[in-house]
Amino acid sequence: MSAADRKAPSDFIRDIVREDLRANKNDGRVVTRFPPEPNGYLHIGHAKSICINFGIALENKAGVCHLRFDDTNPSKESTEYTESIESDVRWLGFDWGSHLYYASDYFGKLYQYAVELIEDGKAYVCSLTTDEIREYRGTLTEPGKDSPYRTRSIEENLDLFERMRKGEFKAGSHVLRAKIDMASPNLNMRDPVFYRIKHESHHRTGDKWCIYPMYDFAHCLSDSIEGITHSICTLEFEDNRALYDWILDQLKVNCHPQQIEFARLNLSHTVLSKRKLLELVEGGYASGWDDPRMPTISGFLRRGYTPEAIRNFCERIGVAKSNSVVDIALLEHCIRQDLNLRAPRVMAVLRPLRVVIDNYPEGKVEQLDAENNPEDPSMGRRKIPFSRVVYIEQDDFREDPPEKFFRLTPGREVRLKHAYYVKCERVVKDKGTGQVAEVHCRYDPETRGGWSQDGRKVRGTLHWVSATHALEAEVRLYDHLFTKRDPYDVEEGFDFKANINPNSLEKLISCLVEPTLAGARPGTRYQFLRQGYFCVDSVDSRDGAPVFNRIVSLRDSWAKIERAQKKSPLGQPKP
RNA sequence: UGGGGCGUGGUGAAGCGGUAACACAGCGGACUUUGGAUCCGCCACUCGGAGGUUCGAAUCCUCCCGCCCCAGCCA
Repeated sequence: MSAADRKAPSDFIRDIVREDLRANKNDGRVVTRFPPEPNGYLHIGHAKSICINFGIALENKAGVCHLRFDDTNPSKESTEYTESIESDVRWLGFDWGSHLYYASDYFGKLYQYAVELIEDGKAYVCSLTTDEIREYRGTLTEPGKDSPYRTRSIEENLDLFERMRKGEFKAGSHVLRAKIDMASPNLNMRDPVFYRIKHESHHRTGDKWCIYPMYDFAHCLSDSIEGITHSICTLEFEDNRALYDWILDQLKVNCHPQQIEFARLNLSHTVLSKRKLLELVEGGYASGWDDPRMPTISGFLRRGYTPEAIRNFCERIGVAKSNSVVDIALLEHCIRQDLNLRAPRVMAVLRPLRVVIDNYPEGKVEQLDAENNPEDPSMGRRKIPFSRVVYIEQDDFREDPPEKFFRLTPGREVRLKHAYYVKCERVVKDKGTGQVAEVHCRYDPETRGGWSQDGRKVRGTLHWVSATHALEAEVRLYDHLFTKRDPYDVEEGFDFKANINPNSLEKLISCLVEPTLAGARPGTRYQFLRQGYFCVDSVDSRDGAPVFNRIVSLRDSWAKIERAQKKSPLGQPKP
């Protein structure tokens, strides 16, 4: 609705799907899946995968996308995570219908498949220690060597595997391994481990199992069981594809999905790895997974991003196989584009400067008419109170204005948005600090609404709030989590945390917002005129004490001019 | 001197033998009761490099260079 409809996305994966459909490869079916491990919160990298998998399903008449939890490692997983993942995927706007699955649902079947492999002499119980297995694996350039247990008889393997399942052995004493090729140049094929012993409760199967399948064994078979046609994953699994195919070939299953890999998303000025994000949370650098600065789905939600903007972003970054880093400016562009059309405009003064309009009658109040969104007249109009004392932004007044500054300055006339032209007559300074404490103006009663009768123009239009009517609010300004485009670009001996932006959060506690914001519901988004888009924080807001999160600032060409002036001495104000 | 991938403008990305889309960023300008939005222009004689095939190559071939992934009983 917000963003104009674009042509359907096209990329190499969709090309494959289209070609398979044309060749009737899967009887016209298109079944994809989004398979997160419930060991953390989803971030925008997952959103890319979600948009690809659910997107492809949605684009095809017979398309379906499953949500499957890849919960094969009980030590790291919990229902807290499955719940957050479900809610995040839903928030993004996708629906898996009845297709919610868990790899743990297949533990019984998977066990049977493993037995089948043993019976065929294609898997064996290995009793080497972890260290020994590593040593026997060889290196990138040297072949591995066979485990001494590789020649155990089928009967012994069957017996041992069953006893592993029954809990007769302690963790680490045995594993089930595929019998493939210890000299394979692909390390994944050097007799990979399929099952390990873990005497740990699983968040869904409890203590029913004490052996758990590894990713490589569980994933391809879960895909096969579910009738997945296209198993789309990220690039680091390219080498695992040979194993994926090997397992399905050995077991002669009737569904053999095609694994296709794409490059994972990297975003500038942030990190996108569950481990690193966890580190930020645990180290107190972020207040939680839903800290508005976090690149998590829950972080974006709390910050005020819309699902539409995130989906649009995921569509615009494309799908390819080269490692790349998308500039976070594109994400910011997407949310601005969306909110420009949908967010009602209001006035809020973040750093107030008192302005007294000397010729405006004391005690008089006018209700002025204001449009809610110039982009969309259907959003209506509202009344805002105006009185003798108003507050404007400190930045909107300069006693000694630099070049190209056309806001308020002594002797200059500007417009108060929707109100009147005012002209600065004098300033009152704080005796102690010498700072401007108050600005005195005269208004022109003939300019009500902000239009002059005589056609004279002003360069500046300022937002303001009426002193006696404004509401106090806390506003939180966010900046990038990291100062560098690449957080990993650090000096020898430091890690990514050395690049954390110390100013990524600025809390302003005495902001003044127009009274129409009284009772603003958590999660509501506004454009604070001339400043940016803001969202009522859903965690810290209280009745009568709203907290606003800045989602993203407006583009600020004055800031650019100012920056350029600082760089070039020629642009300095004239004495 | 193991294997698997990838190299197109600042960034992402099309292109699939016929003479470099699009988007973000940036830079100009118009317009403007948001220095917002909108509009209009500019921004790769060249596709990691070198050879070769061809009337014609980012696209095909050869060699070279660079970057990423793999040595978890993680996923």
